[in-house]
Amino acid sequence: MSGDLTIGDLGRQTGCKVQTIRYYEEIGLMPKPARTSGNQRRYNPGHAERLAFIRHGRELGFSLDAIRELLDISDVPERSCDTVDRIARDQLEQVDRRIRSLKAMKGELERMILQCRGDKIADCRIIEVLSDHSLCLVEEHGPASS
Amino acid sequence: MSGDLTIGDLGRQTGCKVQTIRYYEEIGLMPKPARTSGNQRRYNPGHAERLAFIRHGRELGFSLDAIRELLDISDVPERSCDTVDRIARDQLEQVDRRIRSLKAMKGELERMILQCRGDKIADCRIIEVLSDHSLCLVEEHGPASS
DNA sequence: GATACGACCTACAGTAACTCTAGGTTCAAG
DNA sequence: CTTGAACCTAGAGTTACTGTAGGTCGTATC
Repeated sequence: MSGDLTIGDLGRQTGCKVQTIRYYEEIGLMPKPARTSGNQRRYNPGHAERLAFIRHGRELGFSLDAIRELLDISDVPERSCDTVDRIARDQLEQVDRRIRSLKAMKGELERMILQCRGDKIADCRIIEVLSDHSLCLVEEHGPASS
Repeated sequence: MSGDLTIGDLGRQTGCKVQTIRYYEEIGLMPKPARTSGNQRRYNPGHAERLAFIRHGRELGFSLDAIRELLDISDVPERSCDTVDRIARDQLEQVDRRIRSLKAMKGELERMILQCRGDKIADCRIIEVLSDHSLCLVEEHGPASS
């Protein structure tokens, strides 16, 4: 076929490393593609779409397990949308939490850089800020938080 | 001494799992503490401070390597503050990038949830949104991005 | 002093999600 | 037909932990 892609082509198209594609195949996230007589993988646009889905999901912070769930659902499209909704909501909650944490981090880092104006560590409060929790704006310091 | 802490005490104080403390010792991030005659670890407030520093750094998104660098610097306080400043600036940049990505993610997830109002996948655009990059707001889809 | 029992000990395997290496084969251009 | 990039497999390495198994210690209670 004219539309056949090598694994390298697929990688370039999706911004995914070749080894990662083989890894996804190994763990059953990508289907086994056709092979040439010389045993090289040949992909079609369907594979590219699926891989784009996976990479996109990863960039959105979904775990491979969540992505697998989503792919399973989309392979059986007659099922309820509830699962998808639940996964998206779970993810949204996590994303929100991460944003809040990162904003606090950002504030601290900016404060550190501002305070790090002296030439010696003795004048620099970055270490102090990092060890002293009371000076810190980051919440969620409880035990066993992710 | 009266101020001695067991590894469990230290863990509770810093919100860090006991195994994680032992792991930090193993990789040389935490110094080997004193032991009782029965071979149990006993920590002092200095250890608690150092561990707080490490945990706090981790929560701020620093890698263990970056934290190790910071600790090394703070162990030799007469050195220039430039290194600390550089690390903090690097980190700030990364944090900023993560925040931007996460905000885009959040927007997409919210859009997904809104659009996921039908009962069947056929009516739900979440899969479509996830596979189609052009519908997406997340930037940084280039190859080899972290 | 004996006995529980939770907290501690070591050593090692397992986790996620890749990433890299070695050593060999294939494909396509010149 | 040769060359060299891209492909192949198998397996080890990475980060930052987390969990398990099998045994020991410390202390509160009887």
